[in-house]
Amino acid sequence: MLCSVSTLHLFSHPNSNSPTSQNLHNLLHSFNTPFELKQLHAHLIKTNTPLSTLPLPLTKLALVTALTPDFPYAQCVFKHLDKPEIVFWNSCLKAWAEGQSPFDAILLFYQLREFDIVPDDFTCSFVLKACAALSDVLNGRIVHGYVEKLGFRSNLFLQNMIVHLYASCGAMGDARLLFDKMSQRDVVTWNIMISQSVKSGDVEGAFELFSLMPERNVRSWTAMIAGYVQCGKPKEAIHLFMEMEEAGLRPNEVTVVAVLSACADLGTLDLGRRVHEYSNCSGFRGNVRVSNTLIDMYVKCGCLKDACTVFDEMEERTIVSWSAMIAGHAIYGQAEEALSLFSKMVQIGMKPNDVTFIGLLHACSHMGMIDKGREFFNSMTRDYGIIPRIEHYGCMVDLFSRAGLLQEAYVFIMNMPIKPNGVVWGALLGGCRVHRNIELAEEAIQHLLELDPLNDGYYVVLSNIYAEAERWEDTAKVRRLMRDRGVKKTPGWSSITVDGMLHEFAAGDESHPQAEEIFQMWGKLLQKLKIKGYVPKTSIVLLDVEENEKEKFLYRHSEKLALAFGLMKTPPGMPIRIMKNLRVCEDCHAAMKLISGIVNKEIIVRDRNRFHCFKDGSCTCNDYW
DNA sequence: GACCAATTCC
Repeated sequence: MLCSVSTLHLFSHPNSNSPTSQNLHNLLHSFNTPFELKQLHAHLIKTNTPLSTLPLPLTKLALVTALTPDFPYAQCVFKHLDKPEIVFWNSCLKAWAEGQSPFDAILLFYQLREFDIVPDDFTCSFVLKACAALSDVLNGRIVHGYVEKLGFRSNLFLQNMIVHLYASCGAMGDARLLFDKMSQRDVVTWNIMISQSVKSGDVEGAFELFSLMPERNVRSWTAMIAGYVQCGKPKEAIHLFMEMEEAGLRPNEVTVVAVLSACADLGTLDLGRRVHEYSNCSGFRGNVRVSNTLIDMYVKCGCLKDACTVFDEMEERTIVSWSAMIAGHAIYGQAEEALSLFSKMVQIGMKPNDVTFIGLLHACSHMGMIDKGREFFNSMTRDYGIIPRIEHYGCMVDLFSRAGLLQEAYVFIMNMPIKPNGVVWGALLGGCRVHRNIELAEEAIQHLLELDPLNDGYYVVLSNIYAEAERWEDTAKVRRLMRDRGVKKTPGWSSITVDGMLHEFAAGDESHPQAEEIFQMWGKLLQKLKIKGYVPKTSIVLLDVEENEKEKFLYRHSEKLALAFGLMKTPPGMPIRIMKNLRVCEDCHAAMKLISGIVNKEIIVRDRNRFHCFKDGSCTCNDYW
């Protein structure tokens, strides 16, 4: 403040009777408080300089003035300027609504009303923006009332903002009501309704709107495509993307991000690559979000190398880029790379966030690095002030359980400051299966059945545990429990893309047009496998049937069918990429290791948890999964 | 003198 006061003397400095515009500019930038503004004002009055000739940025003037506890004084200043007073208040509202203090914008709005300053349509738009930023539906309703009272009902901009405000605050009913009675709507109105319907979980409703709207722009398509991705329907998203291309619209960066996410979910590398090329041709190469999504897409499509290339070529990286790359290495079991990437990141001063640590903990648990995992878990709060989320606890329990530290895992759960969820108990249950601890498994399942009684996965693991112990009565009990509760086993499926076509296989699937050849192919493989010492792991078949019956069940597993088909269709030297919706089965894992050596081919399997890259008879997971 | 809708890592 002292600095500003002293710079005031510049005005009356003997050598500068009229200040140059440059130092006047500098001077004005140093005004930050109402007190300083009053000083300036006083000076201008004294020197008879009209306020309106000041090159002061409007927003700045408005901000400084509005901070005055002496509201009428500010008003009086604005009245001496050559523009309507409301313009200055609007600049102020805009700055606050879009900045860090939207609540002050709302307060100022009420103050204007108190001083009988009549808001115009712009005033309303900025206050609505402030309400939206705060998800403040209560004040939003009041402002909506003013919009009506002030006669702005035919202002489409404002109406759209109000629809958006209600919808984004979760008041979808109000949004819909307003939407229905609007006398005119434009494409923005429809787009708002589409994206907000998706957010409220109603994709069908969104698609209905999308179908009904009279004209669509790129944003309409993008909203719908992103909507499908968000609600776990990546196939529909890709389908719609194709239609969009056919309709002759050019996808923008956001469309590209949405489609790439769909490709990541489905593992459709072909389309992912094509969109990558399109993205480069369209000048999106420098777009950080696009690159981040590309990293994720390549990681989830089994091309860690391509993900690394994208990452390396990025000119600007955000924490999302680093986290995506760390998580990428983690699911391939490359813990060393994940950790060294983290060190580099910290070295250049990038601050990790909660997601970064989920990736790191994942890396540790996939490779059994218990001490490192503990270290990261402690460091995250101690060094970075990040409060662990349930996901972090889940990773820790997974880390301990997989490594066989079941007791430690149990104690860890008991000491958690937040209520353990299904993932946490599920991780313990998984460890109990690997390390054959029936007692603790039963404890875990008690909690799981309470938390998530309809999740079939837990029942299956428990019955696996009983089956491996040959406790058939208990296995039957679990299956009875499932039946009584109406829990259906999620059918396992595997998919593989050949010549751009996605082929899906369920267990024992005979519906494929080439089913017969596929089974023949498997028969041939089986012979070679047995020579190599393959013994079918029949204990994982949950049925109390004859051994040879069990084998038949094993041989019909979807990942084996997909693999046989892949071997028929993939040219030499080209890796086979298989996606599975559940975890890869133990028997299939053992078989694939051997097959990779027999056929001298790389087999990359994405399961629910991670990647397995089979090559020369072994898997990158080192059988630690 | 200015207002409306969307995107990435878990």
